[in-house]
Amino acid sequence: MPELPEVETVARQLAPSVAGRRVRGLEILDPLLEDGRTPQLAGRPIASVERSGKRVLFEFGPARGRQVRPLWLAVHLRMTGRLLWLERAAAVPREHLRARFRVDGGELLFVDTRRFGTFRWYRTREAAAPVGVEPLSPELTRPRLASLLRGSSQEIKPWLLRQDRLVGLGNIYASEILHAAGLSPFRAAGSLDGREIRRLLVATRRILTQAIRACGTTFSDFQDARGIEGSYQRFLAVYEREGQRCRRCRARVERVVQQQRSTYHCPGCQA
DNA sequence: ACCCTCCTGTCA
DNA sequence: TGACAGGAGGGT
Repeated sequence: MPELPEVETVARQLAPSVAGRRVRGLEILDPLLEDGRTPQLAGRPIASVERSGKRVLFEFGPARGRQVRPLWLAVHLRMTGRLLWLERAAAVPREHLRARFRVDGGELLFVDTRRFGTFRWYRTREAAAPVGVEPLSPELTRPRLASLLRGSSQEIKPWLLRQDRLVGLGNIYASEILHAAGLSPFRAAGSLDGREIRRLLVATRRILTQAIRACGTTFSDFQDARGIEGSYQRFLAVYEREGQRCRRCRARVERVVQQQRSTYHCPGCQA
């Protein structure tokens, strides 16, 4: 569940369940998750859970008595990572379990089939902040987007996947946003005019907002312990719709490969 | 700015 | 067997 709407969904579902609970311990079962500075967590409360870019950001408060500084953990789910909150007594799925937080009243599990997920620890929120701009923040104005795009000869679809410009977009929503904006994925990012940039901005906000409302996109039929399952797949206009007719202009949706990743677009209405 | 790679699983 | 999968860091 890896793009902005899916990560937002995870953070929103997790926060009320775990915020305020005290951590008893952390077991890292997959050495790939060690970033060399895995700290002692025992006794620290989970102060907050939020989304930052495509990562779930956990804030751990100070433990009673000892450490006074808070601690931040950014969990990147990458392709197949999941964070599962299980109340005590729930059956624990062992398959692909990569890390386990023992928490008062339950367990927070990190499950990740492909093992691409990452943990990164930070001492401050600022250090944990991503470089790119949050697409739904008021910071992303049209002039700001224009300045991000300016001078880039990169094709707009791969440009949207860069996390050092905008954060949170991935392969599904990049294609969906360009379709909603009526923009060809092959356009050079820096070649968009003012009206096109406006369309891109409006489409970005609209698609992401709708996808968050739908709790994201879920392809697998996997049901996790909290029943998090998105429904945005119902609204996909081009992604994984190769050969089907465009809902807007009836042309057939095409799949092409850009930088070794699939791009779906409608050659009829994406100029 | 682009290609490869990391890892595991599923599907044709 | 090979292509592909919601991602991105490292190397050229």
